Amino acid sequence: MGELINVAQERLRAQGGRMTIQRRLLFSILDSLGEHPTAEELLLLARKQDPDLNLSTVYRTLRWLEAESLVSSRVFAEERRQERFDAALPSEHHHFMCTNCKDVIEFDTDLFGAIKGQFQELSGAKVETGSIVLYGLCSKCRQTKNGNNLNLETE
Amino acid sequence: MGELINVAQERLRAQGGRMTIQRRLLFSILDSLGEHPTAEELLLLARKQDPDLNLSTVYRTLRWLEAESLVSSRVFAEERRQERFDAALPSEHHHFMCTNCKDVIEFDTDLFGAIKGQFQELSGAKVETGSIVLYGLCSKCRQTKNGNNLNLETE
DNA sequence: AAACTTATTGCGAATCATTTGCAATAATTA
DNA sequence: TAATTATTGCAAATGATTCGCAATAAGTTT
Ligand SMILES: [Mn+2]
Ligand SMILES: [Mn+2]
Ligand SMILES: [Zn+2]
Ligand SMILES: [Zn+2]
Repeated sequence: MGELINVAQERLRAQGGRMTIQRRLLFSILDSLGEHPTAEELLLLARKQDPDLNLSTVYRTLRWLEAESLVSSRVFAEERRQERFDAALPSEHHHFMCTNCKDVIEFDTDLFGAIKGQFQELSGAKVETGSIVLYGLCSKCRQTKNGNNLNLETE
Repeated sequence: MGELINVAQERLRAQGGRMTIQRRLLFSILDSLGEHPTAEELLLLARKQDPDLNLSTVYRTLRWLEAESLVSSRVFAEERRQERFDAALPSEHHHFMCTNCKDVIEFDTDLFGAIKGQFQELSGAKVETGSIVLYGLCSKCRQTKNGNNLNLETE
């Protein structure tokens, strides 16, 4: 934490950009938030401190961060097919999404390198990036034996 | 090949559905096509044989197949954030997309089970599905030493 | 084979997520 | 403090997918 804000500020300066109130706010939220918000969720969070913040600004800021490789985004298999943004500085990690409560859990694995290697061998391709996404029932939702919550997963 | 059409037809019948010209056409294209088309790409292919086919019908058919677990869909990291559909009967496999030519290559790995296992242990979650997506330069594009094609990947 | 029932289609309009143009505003620099 | 121009908020545009509905056609019954 505290990382993103500083790195971003440097880069901003380096390219003649300006550190606006909106950006500072968004940077700091992203930096401390351990989640994977959509643009709209981020907007809602940010509006608690800056009620006039606009969705366009959120998108513009996210896209800039993305171009700087300071956030990444992906589309999970949800009802609404919207991007979710990940503020983690490029530490490679993967994701699990609970199909019931939609919670996202991050995880790491040493086997990912092996998989990339395997595929490169076999195909002759050069793998640059990649990620794993798992779906299922998180431990919390497993205990709540598919009863009370909507969206029950039988089996 | 030939699989999807029959399975789909059975299911259709079983639920009082009708085997229309449009569906038969789409089923057969999906079945023989070894690719991962978007709804629109599929429409274009199908229109060669049925010029009046409508995009809505394509989507409706794809969604039905999806509900029947006869196709799956995912959003790759492309310019246009659109779903790509995979007709493969639920044989688990993973994907590589070339960032240069956008080609999708399928692959399988024995290590995926281990990863799921690892995560389940650690988190207490029950993993149901999941997939790996890799990005990089396919062997073809590697050879074309990032020169002629647009979208060059330096490094 | 014609009549009947109703699932499915094509079409246009709607919706959802994201982007863009532009005039007003604010961050930096001089 | 004034001057410069990057950035913002807003409204309209775009791209992908969905929806409502009247017309059509698949499967069924006569
Ligand atoms: Mn993450
Ligand atoms: Mn596939
Ligand atoms: Zn859960
Ligand atoms: Zn390629």
